Amino acid sequence: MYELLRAYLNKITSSTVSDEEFQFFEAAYSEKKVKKKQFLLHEGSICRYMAFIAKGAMRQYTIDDKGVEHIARFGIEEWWMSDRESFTSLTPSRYNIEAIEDCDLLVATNEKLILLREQSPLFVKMGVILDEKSYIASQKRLDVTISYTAEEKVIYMMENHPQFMQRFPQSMLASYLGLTPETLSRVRKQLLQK
Amino acid sequence: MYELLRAYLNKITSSTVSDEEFQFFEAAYSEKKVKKKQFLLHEGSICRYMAFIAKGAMRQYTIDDKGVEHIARFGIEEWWMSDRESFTSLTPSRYNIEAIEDCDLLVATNEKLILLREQSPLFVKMGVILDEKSYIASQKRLDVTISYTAEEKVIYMMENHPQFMQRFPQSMLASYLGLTPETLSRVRKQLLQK
DNA sequence: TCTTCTGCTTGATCTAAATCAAGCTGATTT
DNA sequence: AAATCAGCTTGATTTAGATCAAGCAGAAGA
Repeated sequence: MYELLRAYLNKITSSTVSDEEFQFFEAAYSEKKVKKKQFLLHEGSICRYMAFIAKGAMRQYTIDDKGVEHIARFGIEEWWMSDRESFTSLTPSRYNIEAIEDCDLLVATNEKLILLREQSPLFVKMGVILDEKSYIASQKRLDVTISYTAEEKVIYMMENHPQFMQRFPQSMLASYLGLTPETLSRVRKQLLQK
Repeated sequence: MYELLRAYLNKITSSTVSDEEFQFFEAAYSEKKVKKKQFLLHEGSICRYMAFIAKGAMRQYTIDDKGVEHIARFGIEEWWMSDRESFTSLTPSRYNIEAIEDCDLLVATNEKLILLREQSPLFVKMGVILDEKSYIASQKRLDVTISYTAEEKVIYMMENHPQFMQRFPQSMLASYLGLTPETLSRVRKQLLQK
């Protein structure tokens, strides 16, 4: 499991982590399994973990006043799941993080990461790269959400995240795109006929 | 002008920057004025500057295939303007950054910031805090965009960014919220009558 | 001062997507 | 094997907000 993290680290930082440096990662992260329909984080509690998905699929979502779920993000292999705000500032989270499939995770607490940040320059580098990536991704998603029609949204999803289309139920995909399940179903049908 | 940056730095990092350390900032940043309707960045060119707004107001936007403008963000005093992606990876930007009022900026190039990052731990700390803030803000904006009605969006804007409501034209505020100017106008009227 | 813009408002109409409502199919339970 | 259930599809209807179109007021320029 740690080998997956190691390969990921090398890939994302375009470097090769030494055995010595990677030992700090092994000390910081521990293995955790979360079964389907179980939660890594519940709304109202503090997010204790920054989790690397070695295997499985998860979603992060809020529930609004009207009881409607809004999916903030999906995660599959090689993605990170956490509520950064809650995790670093130790405030109660408004998110839920739920396993959609049985998951194998590598998790670290905030204290461990503070230490790791001092021990490993590569960890710091990875952090900067990930922050940037996620910022750019959320800008792009905003753009899609604001300016695309239902059909364009679905096409965007199929082209950019085909893995998601296969692994998450339609109702969740719809919520992620800001559509109703009915609309998503109709749009897909239309697209298949083309 | 540098004093504004200094005060901002102290505030955001909850620290007091020493004279010695702040000298590195003075070396990295230079003053730049951009007049109303002029551009700090044009679509297709590389974003050379990370700019701190000492005075004025700006907007960052894209133009889509249909010629419609989409506002990614607004900036006023104490905000940063840049296309992070273009700035760090030296790739052509898809954004325009335009002054809405005459602006006084403090700008730094990427090379200067790489140096500053080595010289000033406080600069690094600020970077981490800003990344986190902007990530959280864009998550929240996404949530608002996906799940709020036109009226709720306007209320959100009035409560959370009243400064924007006063300084930017309605047409731009509408674009920022993903509404048409007509709808924004109608919603405002309705809200005022309450 | 007059006139041309530019931005905002208001009204009428239209439409994309939501909502409401059934029915279908395959999985899970008993 | 029957029964319950969850997820998806399909159809009918409604609606929020877009689009189209006209008019108005203050700013900017001649």
